[in-house]
Amino acid sequence: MSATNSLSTEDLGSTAQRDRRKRILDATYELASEGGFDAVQMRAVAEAAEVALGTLYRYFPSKIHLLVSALGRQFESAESSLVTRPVPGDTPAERVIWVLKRTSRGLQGDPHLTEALTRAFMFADASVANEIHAVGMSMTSILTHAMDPERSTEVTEDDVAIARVIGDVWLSALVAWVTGRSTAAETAAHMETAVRMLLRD
Amino acid sequence: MSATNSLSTEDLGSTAQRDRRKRILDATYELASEGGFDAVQMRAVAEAAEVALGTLYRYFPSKIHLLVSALGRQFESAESSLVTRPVPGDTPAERVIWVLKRTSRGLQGDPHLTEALTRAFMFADASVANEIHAVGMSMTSILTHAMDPERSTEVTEDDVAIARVIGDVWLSALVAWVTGRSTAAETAAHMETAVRMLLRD
DNA sequence: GGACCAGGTGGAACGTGTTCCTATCATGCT
DNA sequence: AGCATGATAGGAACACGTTCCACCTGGTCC
Repeated sequence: MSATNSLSTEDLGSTAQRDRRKRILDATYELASEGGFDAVQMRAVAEAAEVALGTLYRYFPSKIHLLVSALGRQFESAESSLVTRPVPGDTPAERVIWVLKRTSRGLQGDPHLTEALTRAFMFADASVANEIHAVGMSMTSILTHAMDPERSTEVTEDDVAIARVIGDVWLSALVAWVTGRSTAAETAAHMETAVRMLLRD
Repeated sequence: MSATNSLSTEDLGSTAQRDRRKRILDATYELASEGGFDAVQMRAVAEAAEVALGTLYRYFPSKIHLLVSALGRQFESAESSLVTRPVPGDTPAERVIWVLKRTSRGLQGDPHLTEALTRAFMFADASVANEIHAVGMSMTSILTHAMDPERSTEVTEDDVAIARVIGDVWLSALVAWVTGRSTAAETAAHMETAVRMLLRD
């Protein structure tokens, strides 16, 4: 295990360690939610999680790893709540739009958190590839599920390609929204247009 | 003019000032090209451009403004060279793909520079909206021109929407490539797929 | 020529991410 | 129990973006 990776839950032997990891991610979440990216200061996280700064860095080798890991945890819970439930809508396009809107509404409800996590995601480099990949898989899985909730057929390459493009648009829109370059409404409209272009019924 | 904006060429009265601005952007370019985002250190830029640190900050209020402005200059020159020349390809999709490939090849030829500029673009917040908007316009203009070089008809809303989606995919691909999460070939293939889905002949 | 002043210089200082070091603590082995 | 070993605490130190300040310069107006 190289030093450029975050410690995952499986790597952690003792209960105390798993607990520390959780405390750290909770503190990150809390701080991000209150004040966004800038408020997630490593010293503050360490203090709030009641661990030493060195320990924090032992668990997460950088602020970016920390935030992306927190993002990953978010996505996993979003994924499980979206994939297990029926998605309303008669066509793939409508279902995907529904999922995106629902997700966006969730994100817009906590702008600081969203800003922090999106920034981290965009700033991540190759050393965060594992964490990023996990997020990408969640995203694709959420979208392909929305496209065909019954999964009557196998997921095709085309489905994945479409999901990826939608994911790209979604990310760009998120970045534009987070950085104050477009409003929530513009973002929503743009995504809807994109989805309809990609998923003509 | 608020302090949160970069000084543009028009704001600069004297030749000496325009010259300083140019020296700064040249130095930025040079450093970015050699060592990427991290190598563009404000002290280093100031020294290379032979201006004081305070002066640098007077011209560009932050490292991000500086890099995004440098990116803007790049895009303008790309735009003028791509828009004035005939674009090969028989269909919109082929022409767009040609333009994207050409541009990508240019970017891949200078990975550090690309990394620096992409990072900056992704990290920019609302205070950089002007600079970002300029880049977005260049991008859209390049793509709509490739879609219909003769411009027999007006640019429609649909054209712009498609161009924006392609721009989004392009940006995401660029981020993935720059951060080492995908190879140049994967990036190219993904963009080609996206363009063909969006611009079915 | 002299006074004025916007813009420039040089550099100190501050905040925050990151690294590093030493002492302390917990846990398993003999 | 005594000990070895790895993890944690606590905190100093460093790097770089950013801010600030005291002073200087080169035009402009009288």
